[in-house]
Amino acid sequence: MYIRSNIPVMFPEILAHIRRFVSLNSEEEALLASLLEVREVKKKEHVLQAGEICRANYFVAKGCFRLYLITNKGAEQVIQFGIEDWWITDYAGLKSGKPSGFYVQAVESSIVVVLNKEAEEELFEKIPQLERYFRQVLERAYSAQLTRIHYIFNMTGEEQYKLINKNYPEFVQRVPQYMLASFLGITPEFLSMLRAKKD
Amino acid sequence: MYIRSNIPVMFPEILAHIRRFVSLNSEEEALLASLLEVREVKKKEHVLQAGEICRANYFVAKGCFRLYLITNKGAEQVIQFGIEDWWITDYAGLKSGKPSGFYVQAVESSIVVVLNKEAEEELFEKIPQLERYFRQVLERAYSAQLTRIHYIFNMTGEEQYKLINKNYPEFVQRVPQYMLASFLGITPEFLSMLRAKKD
DNA sequence: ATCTTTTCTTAAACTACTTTAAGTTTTTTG
DNA sequence: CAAAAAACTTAAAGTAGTTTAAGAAAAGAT
Repeated sequence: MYIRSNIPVMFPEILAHIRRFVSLNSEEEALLASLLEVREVKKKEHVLQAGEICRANYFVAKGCFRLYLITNKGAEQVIQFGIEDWWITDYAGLKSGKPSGFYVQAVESSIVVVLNKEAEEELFEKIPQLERYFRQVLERAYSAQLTRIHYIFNMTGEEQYKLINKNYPEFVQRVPQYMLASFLGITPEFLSMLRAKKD
Repeated sequence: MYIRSNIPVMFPEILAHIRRFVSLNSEEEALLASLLEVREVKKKEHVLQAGEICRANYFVAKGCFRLYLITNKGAEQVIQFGIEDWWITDYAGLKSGKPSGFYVQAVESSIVVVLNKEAEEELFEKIPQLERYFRQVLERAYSAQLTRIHYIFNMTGEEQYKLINKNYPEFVQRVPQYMLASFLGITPEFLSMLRAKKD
């Protein structure tokens, strides 16, 4: 479902984010606008399913997404959440063109800005500053993953839950507990027990 | 220790790597060469220590590095290894300019190509194609971390060890066992036990 | 508004891994 | 090449988490 009429309404978010890193002139911003699509995604709707070819990168203008996979034991494993101002996609699948192993799903009803693979290439050719923007976005995303690996190895599930609860209390309330448990690498039963202890 | 005389000898590695992603003309390659430094780093020598300001990104031309930190319990935690053709640094520290929490150390005697922060900015201004190169390098690095998080959560230590041993047998032989154990998130004692079971 | 589905809770039995401690082997250094 | 330091091994006791199973509460659908 594409809501073209809403494009002018939703663009401020992504433009504001890009301006935090690079400066575009009005021609460049117009070109960008012409090649992006704004899309409403209902709760539980997928923008990518395992087995499909990943065709786009998604900027979360409003709402919340999760990137997850189905393990060989049949369980859902949440690898990553994406909230407002985050890009979310299967980068490896997007680049390789091979069927993805991931699902990208709206956790709540959301609005995303869709950057298709072909549009991306055109934009990178015509607006080299966007390479700079994404380089910086990826530097942050990569650093965040290294920090996360540090937490996974050096904090118990309880410590990690307390930390995320302290630093992002709104976020903890926003996603179902079983998804948060999966993201933290613990069972929902164990997370439930942790919450019962003291909250 | 800067070995300027060796620059022509070591440059093929990094140029070959850059050419896998973008095309530079000979002027651009010359500018690049003038702003990079080739450096020999002895085993156990650090190119970054916790508390210092991170000033460069390091391309491993030959050898092996590890990025690690000291946990609040006083133990070394290996977050990342970097072998030939990988860039390794504390990206967050490099960008923020704040004292780093990480150590970057040569696991074996190595040769790195040093890209200083100031040189990086100059190169990005004069050779926008390098933004594209690093964007793609970071896409891969970020994807690799997401895959790693998937493995951490869905495989036992034993399964992860078997996998890395099967896919990268030379690498497993190359680094001390206690560093590999730390990277896998298990104790050296437990890894030793796994190896004894069947090898 | 009620029925169905999804999400959350509780608790007991179980396991992958840690901790501690001591000894052995390998590598490095003068 | 001898001494010291670094890396690896073994094993027993302990723990942070899982698994299973069943029921309760909350949310979504008609």
